[in-house]
Amino acid sequence: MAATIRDVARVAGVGLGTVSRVLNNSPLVSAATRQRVLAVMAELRYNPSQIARNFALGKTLTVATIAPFFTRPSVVERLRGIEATLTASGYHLVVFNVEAVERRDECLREAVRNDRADGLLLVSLAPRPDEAVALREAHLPVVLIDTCAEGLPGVSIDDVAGGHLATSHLIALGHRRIAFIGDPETDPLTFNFTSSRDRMLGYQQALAAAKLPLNPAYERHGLHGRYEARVLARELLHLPEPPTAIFAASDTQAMGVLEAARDLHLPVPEALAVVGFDDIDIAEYLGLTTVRQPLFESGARAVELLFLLLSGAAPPPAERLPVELVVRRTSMKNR
Amino acid sequence: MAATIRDVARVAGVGLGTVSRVLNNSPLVSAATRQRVLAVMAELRYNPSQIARNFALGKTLTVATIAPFFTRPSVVERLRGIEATLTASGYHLVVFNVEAVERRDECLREAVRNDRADGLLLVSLAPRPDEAVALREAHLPVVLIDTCAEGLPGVSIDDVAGGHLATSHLIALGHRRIAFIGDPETDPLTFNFTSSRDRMLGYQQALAAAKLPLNPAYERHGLHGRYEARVLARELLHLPEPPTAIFAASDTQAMGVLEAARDLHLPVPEALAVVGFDDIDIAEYLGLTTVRQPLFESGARAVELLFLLLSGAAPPPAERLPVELVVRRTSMKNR
DNA sequence: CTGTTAGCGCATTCAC
DNA sequence: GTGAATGCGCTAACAG
Repeated sequence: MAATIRDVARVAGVGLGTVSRVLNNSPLVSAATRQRVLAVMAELRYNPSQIARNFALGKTLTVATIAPFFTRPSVVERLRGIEATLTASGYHLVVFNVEAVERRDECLREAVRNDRADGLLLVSLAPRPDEAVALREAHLPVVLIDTCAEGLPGVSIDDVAGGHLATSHLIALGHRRIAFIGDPETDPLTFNFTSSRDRMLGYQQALAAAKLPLNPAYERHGLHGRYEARVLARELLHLPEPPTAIFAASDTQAMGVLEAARDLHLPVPEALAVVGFDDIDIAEYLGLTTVRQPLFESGARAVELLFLLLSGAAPPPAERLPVELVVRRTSMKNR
Repeated sequence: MAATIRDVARVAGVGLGTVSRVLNNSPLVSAATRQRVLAVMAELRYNPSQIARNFALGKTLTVATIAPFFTRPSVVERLRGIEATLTASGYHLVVFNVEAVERRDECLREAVRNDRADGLLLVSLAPRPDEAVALREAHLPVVLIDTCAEGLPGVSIDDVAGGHLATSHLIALGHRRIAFIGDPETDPLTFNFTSSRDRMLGYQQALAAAKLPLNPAYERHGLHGRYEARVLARELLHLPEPPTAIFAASDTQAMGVLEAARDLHLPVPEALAVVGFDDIDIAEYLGLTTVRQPLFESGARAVELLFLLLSGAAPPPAERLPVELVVRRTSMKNR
């Protein structure tokens, strides 16, 4: 059916190897024969079989990405960065969306068992120690995004600093009763994924630095989602001494807080200041003050690190991207 | 390094074919030998080379998806449906995000040229006639999502009916000056992608059915985006006789309309009713009345159709999923 | 039931 | 520079 390298060789009256060399732009071909081969290729409408090529090379020119919750806007933005950088280099991106623990484990197992990808990108999700050794043994290069793990290259941010930034901003505005809403302390899905915890750490450190008391009742944890955060925020706002400001570990959760404020007819920022994290697309629309992190860039940079690994380089150290406070309406000065 | 099927055969003292049969769960193997082979496979920590398997089979167990604008929430939701259905069948999903025309063309060309995917899914993006024949010649099965094209299977919705639904709702609320904001009439990126146009058609039909005049000044088109829609909406609201209701061809654009209303201090829905389209995640948060379409299901169903094609079935006819009006705050009765 | 054989399409040695 | 030979790891068709 489709023409093969052999057909081209026969018609062009040259050897197999020569056609292969032309394909790979080898300099070991005279201009004349190259032209002839090229002409025959065009004539026969030959196109090389990628899958045979992969087989012979032992490479797939594909990298797999495992990410929890496609739908999370921050993850999507990272994927955008990954896709753009990958396809710019002729690589393909295969994606796995894990929304349950079983899938998480299965995807990781599959990734090491299979050789269908040359490298692996893990978004907001760290391998367990046993998974890490499996990865190493399978010689499957991995780069982490938005997480850290002993000895594995990755690109993340300083979540502690980010939490500190957000909280000191609220303190500077005169708030003294500042609450925190974040993810559950442990989550089997995103093993060792400490973003939320670190942001809380930054929150606590900022309070301590300002000699403000740490009120455990002001620290709430729930599944990452608007609805869950809304419930938690409502609880906070019903406290005998409710917070005047809430720092949420993500913009999604901050949206839940805004909903709660609306439920209780609390004007924002007058009665309640709100700060989120990530600066997802919608944050600007909502006028949400937030801590911006370079999402697209994190994906792009991770791919670059992976390419380094694929080229045989030693595992580069983990990198940190900068964060930045973006002040908007939900935390305007008002007191 | 890694054990191959040959090693297993040697150690187990059987032939190559037998090992292969065990791998493929062929019934033509005695229980005894199967056990033995299985044991040796475990002992040698053998795992089959997918890439060699693909090569021998001439299949990749991979389907490619080309979609414009990952970041569009409706597209992401469709991708979720695609991914879930695909990986449930052991297929891999490789994604291409096209945000520019050149990339669009290149991706499609690459898809037919390469044999790196067994099938192709096109989201919100129809092949041009020449591309369609190239697809056919390459024997690359395609399923369209959110679009239609002559003779190609696809899953979409009745956009005209959706536009009609939204507009009649506004008419029933007593509105008589109803404007429309949609995508540009032609877009090289999403060739033949008529969603927005069809929704406008439904809008026009609903107006005509109610004997309401069609005011060309009330029909605006701009690039699909919040900001662009915001500008258009502002123009509309500055008209000598501004509309009292705006139907936007997507929720994203409806958000722009809401922003414009906020800019002009127009209370919604009292001074301006707004209806969107898609019912993306954020719509509920915004209290946005919208036309819901089954986004996740559209992806899932498209994959099912593609599987049909891959199994050698004749191209199934295009399918339409139902739409449904979801009334929320932005179009509450108020007059 | 099982072992053997012949490719799948290409890259990569080698000789010439 | 170029052609011929070998093998990547597996499936499938064949003979036993």
